[in-house]
Amino acid sequence: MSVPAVGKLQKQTFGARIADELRKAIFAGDLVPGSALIETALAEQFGVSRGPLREAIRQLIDEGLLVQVPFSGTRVTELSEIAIREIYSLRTTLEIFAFRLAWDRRDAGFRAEMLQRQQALLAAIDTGDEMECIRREMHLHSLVYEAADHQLLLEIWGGLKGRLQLYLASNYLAHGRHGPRRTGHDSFVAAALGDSWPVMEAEILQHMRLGSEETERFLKARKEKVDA
Amino acid sequence: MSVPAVGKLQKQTFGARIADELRKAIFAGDLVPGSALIETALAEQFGVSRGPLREAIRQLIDEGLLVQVPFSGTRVTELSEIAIREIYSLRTTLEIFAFRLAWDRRDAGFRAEMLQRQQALLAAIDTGDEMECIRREMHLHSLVYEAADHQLLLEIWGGLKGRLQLYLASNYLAHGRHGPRRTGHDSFVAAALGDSWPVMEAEILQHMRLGSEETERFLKARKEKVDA
DNA sequence: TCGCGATAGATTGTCGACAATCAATTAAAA
DNA sequence: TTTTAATTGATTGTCGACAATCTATCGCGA
Repeated sequence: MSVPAVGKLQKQTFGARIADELRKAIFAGDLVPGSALIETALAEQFGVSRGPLREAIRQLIDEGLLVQVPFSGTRVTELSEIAIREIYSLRTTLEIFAFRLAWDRRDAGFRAEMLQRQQALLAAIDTGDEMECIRREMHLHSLVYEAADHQLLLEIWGGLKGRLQLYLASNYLAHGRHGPRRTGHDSFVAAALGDSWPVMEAEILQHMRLGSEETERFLKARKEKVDA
Repeated sequence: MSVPAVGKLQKQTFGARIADELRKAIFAGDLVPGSALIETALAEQFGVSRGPLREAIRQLIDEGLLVQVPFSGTRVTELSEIAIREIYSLRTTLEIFAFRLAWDRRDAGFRAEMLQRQQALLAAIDTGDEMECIRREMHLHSLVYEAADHQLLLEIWGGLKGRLQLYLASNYLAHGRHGPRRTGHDSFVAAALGDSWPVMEAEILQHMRLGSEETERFLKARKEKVDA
């Protein structure tokens, strides 16, 4: 993603590449939550057979971006209020766990990388590109998971990140979600680079609570709009 | 699994059924960690085409039971000491989280179910069927995740459980792992049905520490045997 | 004898077509 | 009018064959 990673250029299968394309399409809003994916159409669109496409679909299912019922079809995962709450509650637990692992592992490289990702986020906020903001925000939070040196945790965060990004992106597309507050991430980064663990833990709890509440507000607004 | 679940009898695809068979084969030791799976052979063995079989393989990859490198092949996941440590550390975090969610939700049904699963485990210990013991132990610990009413957590526990079961089963097959200690689970159940949250939290930490240490001992023993 | 490149066999990735299943529509009956 | 059954169209599940790729073996040269 961000690291050059010399050995990165291994032979990639069609399915993996198509999965990337589909993921981008979902995050970009070309595929709105609830819409159905038809294999034949997508296969022709991507210029491949249904085999690789099916594999790509399977991969996105595991990432929680798609849901499938046998013999019926595949759809983009729908938003639900309890799902949001589950994501944020679990993310709170995991992010505290990640910070505990990474806490004594923070070095100059960690601090530099965190500041750089924060700068990238702030730059995106200035341009007003909301989608880029979401990506940068995810990227910023990813750092601690990468620094925790815990493969399994990183893998699970990947799944969570995908779901979260889907929700944030679709919420923005649906009702122009207001982007991440500048000050909110300032305090987060400050705590992450500081020396007080209790402050960091409190910051995570606060950060997650704000995110959860904000998202739930939009979901309720959408619900009322649908009911009306 | 344990609940009758009226609507459970939905049309099942070949891939899903084959995935179940493969999972059983792995847990039973018919497919030892590190061994390669050849698609054509397995497809013929199961009497299906390579399509559904590929889908089954993909599913087990997501569960962490298989690893695949493109154009090279698929193998049963190998054990590694750090992987074990990661599983136990993450499981500790998640199980504490699950208990916190389920703590005030425990009712008569919960207590009855837990006692029943404990009885089933004890019965399995008496028969000496180690594989059954492992399944029963997993089933016992699954209860709190089911009671937490958290879909995402339950899903992630499913993945963790699979990996854990793979490790326990292969360890037993490799060097006759000594089964779960009777007293260990007695104290676990007692704490889970008790009224003291600090006691429960300490019990989880202790339980995980014991399991982790025991497994690592066997891994080190195997390593020394291999080196010799 | 050791290292290196070509070759052969096996295995995976991909494709197009066919069969099974589902959802919506139409028509018939109560 | 409402409910139910049959039908049709579309979509997914499955299959067998072909092409791309890898791994191991063999032969050649140093």
